[in-house]
Amino acid sequence: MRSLSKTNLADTAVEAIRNEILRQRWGIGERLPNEAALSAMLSVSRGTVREAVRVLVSQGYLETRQGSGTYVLSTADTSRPLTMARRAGLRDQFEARLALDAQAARLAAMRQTPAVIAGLRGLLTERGNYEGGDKAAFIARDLAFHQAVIAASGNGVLTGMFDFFSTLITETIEATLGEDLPEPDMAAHAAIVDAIESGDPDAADAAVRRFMAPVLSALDRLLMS
Amino acid sequence: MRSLSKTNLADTAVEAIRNEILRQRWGIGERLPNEAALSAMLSVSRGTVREAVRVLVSQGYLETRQGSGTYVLSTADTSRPLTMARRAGLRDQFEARLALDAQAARLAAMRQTPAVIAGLRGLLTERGNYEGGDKAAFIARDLAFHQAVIAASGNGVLTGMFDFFSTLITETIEATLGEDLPEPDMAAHAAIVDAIESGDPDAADAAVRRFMAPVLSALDRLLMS
DNA sequence: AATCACCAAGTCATCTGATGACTTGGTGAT
DNA sequence: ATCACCAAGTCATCAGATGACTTGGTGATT
Repeated sequence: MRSLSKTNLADTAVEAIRNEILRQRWGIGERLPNEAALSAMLSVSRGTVREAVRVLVSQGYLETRQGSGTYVLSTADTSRPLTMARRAGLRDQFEARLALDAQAARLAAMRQTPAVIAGLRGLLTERGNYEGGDKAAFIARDLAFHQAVIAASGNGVLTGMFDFFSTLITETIEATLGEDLPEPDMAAHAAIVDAIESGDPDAADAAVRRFMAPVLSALDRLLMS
Repeated sequence: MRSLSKTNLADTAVEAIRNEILRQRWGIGERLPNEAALSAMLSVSRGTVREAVRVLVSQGYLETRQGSGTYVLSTADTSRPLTMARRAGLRDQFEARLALDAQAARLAAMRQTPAVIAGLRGLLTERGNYEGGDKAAFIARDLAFHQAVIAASGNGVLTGMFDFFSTLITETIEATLGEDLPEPDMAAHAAIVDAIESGDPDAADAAVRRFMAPVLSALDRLLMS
């Protein structure tokens, strides 16, 4: 229930300045009018301008140099994709995570070494099956295994994104569902490791998708009801 | 040349508050101390606190409700994946983008409609082949086609992340290479559309990977030398 | 007893004015 | 030609004040 008209002055200022940047009113490297001028142009106080500028700095559009001015750094949007991901639905988030997961498994298969495989099997044994007890600890062990699979891809980008999405998905599930998605069993987990060990990227990809398929259909059933 | 000590008060405040959030000092949905209290805790003025809070709001961590307080929305770290992606190598960036591309093609195949397919073919015709002339315009047309493919997945998360990676990759290429990666021809592009039209997710996935394979090996050759 | 209108306290939103710190460009002496 | 110095411009930060909005309680009404 997010009413779009419900906007505060500073956010309006952010949008106004962002639009001018995207419109190339000031080219890359150029200097913006000073805070007092922006304040007059937007009819808001200087404090509000500062809040808006700081947001745009944090998003990579601008750079401020004390004593000199505020400069356009880039017209490309950097941090919005992930903040948009937050507002997206659980289905979309899962699909994105699956994309990262499958690709990571492919790379892991191509780059697998006996040591890494042994490490994965160790984590899997440690994880065990959930048989009552500390649920949080079990989830942590499960996550550790999955993170190790991604890390086996040797790709830092995938690793970082996966961390982001796993936290995000966990939070979304807690906020919307009552936490009752099926947890794949030991065999499904082991199948992923086996596929990676085989060195066949297609097999590893397929194993991950088979792993996630029941979770996704359970999610669809939940979202239907 | 970014010296780490060169930091202003507001950024320091952002980091301090972010750390407390990640440390779970306040759980999700909980209310932060009010602005005056934060100001006292951090020994900065209230204006500085407001700037810091607004940055965290724009990054999705917090939510402010006028008259009520400031609340924790999520603890998922958005800044880390982005900075990691920035620092990563071109190979890693391409692999991440390939993951998104392949998954988007899968979804597009599952959800394809005649209208969407017709739209894709239209964009492809419009794109044409590069035969001299305005290179930037050609790149824009090419990008429009690829974005439409991703958009056909109907997944906003994939769309947003794809935009992020395509700008990131462009920037990295301009900064490191002299821009000479091969551009797949018309037939390779059309193959993706055909596969999506067929409605077969595996075929669509494979088509994208075949599309990207020559680019990746060219990249490897360049990085070797 | 339940419901509703109203009120007061708490909190964020915004404005205003002032001072400090830093960059830049020019000035003048060497 | 070079260097030290200075002044203007600009962002960084602070402090105080007022307005707008949410929340929870109070009391009258039904």
